[in-house]
Amino acid sequence: MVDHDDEPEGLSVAQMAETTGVTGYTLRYYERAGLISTIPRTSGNQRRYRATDVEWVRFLLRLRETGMPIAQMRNYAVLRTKDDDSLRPRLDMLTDHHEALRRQIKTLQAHERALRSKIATYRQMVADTENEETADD
Amino acid sequence: MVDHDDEPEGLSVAQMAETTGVTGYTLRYYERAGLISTIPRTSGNQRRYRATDVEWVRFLLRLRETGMPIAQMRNYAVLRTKDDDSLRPRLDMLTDHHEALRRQIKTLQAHERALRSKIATYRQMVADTENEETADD
DNA sequence: CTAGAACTTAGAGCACGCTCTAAGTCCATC
DNA sequence: GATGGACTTAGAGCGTGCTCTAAGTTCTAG
Repeated sequence: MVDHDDEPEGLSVAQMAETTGVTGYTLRYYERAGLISTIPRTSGNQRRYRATDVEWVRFLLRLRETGMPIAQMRNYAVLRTKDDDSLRPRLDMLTDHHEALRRQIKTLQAHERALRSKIATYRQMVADTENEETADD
Repeated sequence: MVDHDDEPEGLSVAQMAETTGVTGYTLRYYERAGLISTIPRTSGNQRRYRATDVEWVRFLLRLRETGMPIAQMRNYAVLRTKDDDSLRPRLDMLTDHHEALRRQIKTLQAHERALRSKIATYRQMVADTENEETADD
């Protein structure tokens, strides 16, 4: 019986990978790259990810999926470690990224319309071709 | 006066780069990669891009900007060279890509909402912090 | 107490999409 | 007809973001 043993609780790398959908390689790479910091370790030096770490990685993945490069994510991550008076610059970064994301979506929507119209043209061409072929019967 | 000289008309690489917004390096790379084929050449072996080539490159850029990898663009480009009976597979590729694009936009829109809400939270936190500081006066 | 699966690190390797270099040719202008 | 800028090719190099390897340590189950 132990009053409290000092082993941190949380997810192992493999469990964290499973939970977040990235590989263990990537999780360790993100840590080396400065995107993730100070994951608690067991007495045997193994990582134990907490709930807050899961949330942070999920946020990183959101940034990644919206096209933010690693270097910029690191800037944000570094600000986060300086806590409170970095709120403003963090907000500014988020706002900038949000604006970029809105533009990105607008561009994709324009591409989607163009593609849709091209597909309509193609469908017509395919239909015409098939009609010609059947017309010979 | 010449009845017709056989020099093809059109844009040089530099002019094509200017027109499409990619570098000359990239245009030649796309040709090597099989995305662009049979650009007419002058008697001195220099490329002359026609209006249809401009259109094709613009379409390639649309595919690129919507996340299609080079290998897949090449597949499409190869089909195009086989002309008419490749209409169906080309239509299928376009349809698949269109569906992928729609999903991509949906995902980004979800990220946009999440980011917008996070920003709102941040704005509140920044406002609160600034109030505290001013409250001491 | 031991076998083997999972973990650790630093660093090498890889896939992608360009981007540039080198060495030589072409073309417009004086 | 010479000079300089744009062109040609094949192939090397680069930035990004992982992905894997090697060699060693830790954890878990029997």
